[in-house]
Amino acid sequence: MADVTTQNATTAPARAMTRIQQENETRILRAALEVFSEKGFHGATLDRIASAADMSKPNLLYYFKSKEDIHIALLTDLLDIWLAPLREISGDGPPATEIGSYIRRKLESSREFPRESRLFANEILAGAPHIASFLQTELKQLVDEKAAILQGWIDDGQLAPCDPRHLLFAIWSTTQHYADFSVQVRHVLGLTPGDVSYYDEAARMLDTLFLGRLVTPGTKG
Amino acid sequence: MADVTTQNATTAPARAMTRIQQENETRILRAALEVFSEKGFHGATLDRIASAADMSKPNLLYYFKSKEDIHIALLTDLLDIWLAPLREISGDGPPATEIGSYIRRKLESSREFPRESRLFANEILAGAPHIASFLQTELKQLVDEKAAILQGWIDDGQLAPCDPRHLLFAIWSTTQHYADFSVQVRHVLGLTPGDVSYYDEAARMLDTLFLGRLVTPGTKG
DNA sequence: TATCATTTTTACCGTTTGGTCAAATATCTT
DNA sequence: AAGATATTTGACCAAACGGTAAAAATGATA
Repeated sequence: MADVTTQNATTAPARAMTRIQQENETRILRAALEVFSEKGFHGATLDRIASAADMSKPNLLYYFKSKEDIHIALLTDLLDIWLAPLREISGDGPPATEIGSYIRRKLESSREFPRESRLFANEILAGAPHIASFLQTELKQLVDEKAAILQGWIDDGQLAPCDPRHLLFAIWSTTQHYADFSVQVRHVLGLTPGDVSYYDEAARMLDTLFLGRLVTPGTKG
Repeated sequence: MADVTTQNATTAPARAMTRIQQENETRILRAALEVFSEKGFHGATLDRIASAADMSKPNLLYYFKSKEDIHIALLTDLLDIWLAPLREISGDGPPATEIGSYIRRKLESSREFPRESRLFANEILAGAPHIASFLQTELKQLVDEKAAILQGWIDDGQLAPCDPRHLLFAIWSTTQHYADFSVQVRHVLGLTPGDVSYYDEAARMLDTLFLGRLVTPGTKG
């Protein structure tokens, strides 16, 4: 199985891209993102992607030598988007500030890049065939690094005792849910297909959940 | 697009199932669940399903007249599993108890039925083509009903002000994440493929998050 | 055991799919 | 304008796919 990390491993001469080349590659990637994120890898066909890119199939294959190549190119771009909010976490501010802004960045990422989020979800659901090594190395390393910061806050008594990595999981899942399960969210809320107005309420909910206190104490039993 | 709710709409005479029929249908459904949940609808092939069921493809099609029929049968079974934990929520106990046990049921459901959870996730990601009407009617109705209970607690001051439906989203996403994104969870935690030992720590995390207080107050600023 | 219904298999079909190839066209450079 | 290079296209292909038909084999029943 081809891996994302093996990309550009060649030491090709690599002429500079022409204008047409650049334009068409972006057109293809944009079209492919649309189709892949909606249909999944196997549900997407080159004909659909080509048609979405307003291009013939052989012409599409002139720029990317295979369907998998397009998919890998998309995943590669995606990983930066996915990691960016996490990278910004620092131990400088107080936990409430740092965690709160991380959640806001992650939620904003869901709103701005729902297709990328669904592409990622599809890849993980499929067993992460292309990004397994990324998850094991780059992501794991970054998570361990940021988890250490959170652990510091726990040791300080600024954060409740917990496995900080699971706290990150909780942030990932709740924020990505609004992109990946947007169809369900909309149906349950009774909204129309394109409507993304739920993001404001989502932000409030996550603020309460992660930074406030959900259940009022003293009312138990 | 065939819908889950249109199943069994026929008024067929419907002879009683033979022993072989029952056995083979369960074998097929079990095999199909394995393949569909891992590969998605389009990634799954009848040959794979048949081979996983240790059966020839035409024989498989003797029991289910199409690939989509198998898929719909699985989704139908799935919806009960998915709804069961939610149905049990009642306004009898205190919020901490009710919410806590709902989370435990949901998390247990992820541990016990990860394939079903991934099948559901795949369906939603694909735009919920088969269960759209279920989401809009049955699920929406149940959510509204349970949200009213939560709203009661908010009005009582037992629960922080929030849209209760988004609280449910948060519970769904965090608990299902451990089934749907298990590959990522394992890679990040450095666990081996089959390992599900992370569920204990997950339960603790979700308890702290939903029932406790994550960020210690008074340390802000 | 003879009969009938159920189950299974073999051989096959039409379509879709990812991908190729060579020829045609457009673009860039001098 | 001419030649070289880059781009685009139509025709095509082999494999994989979902599904069918009919005969063969098995099971139940009397």
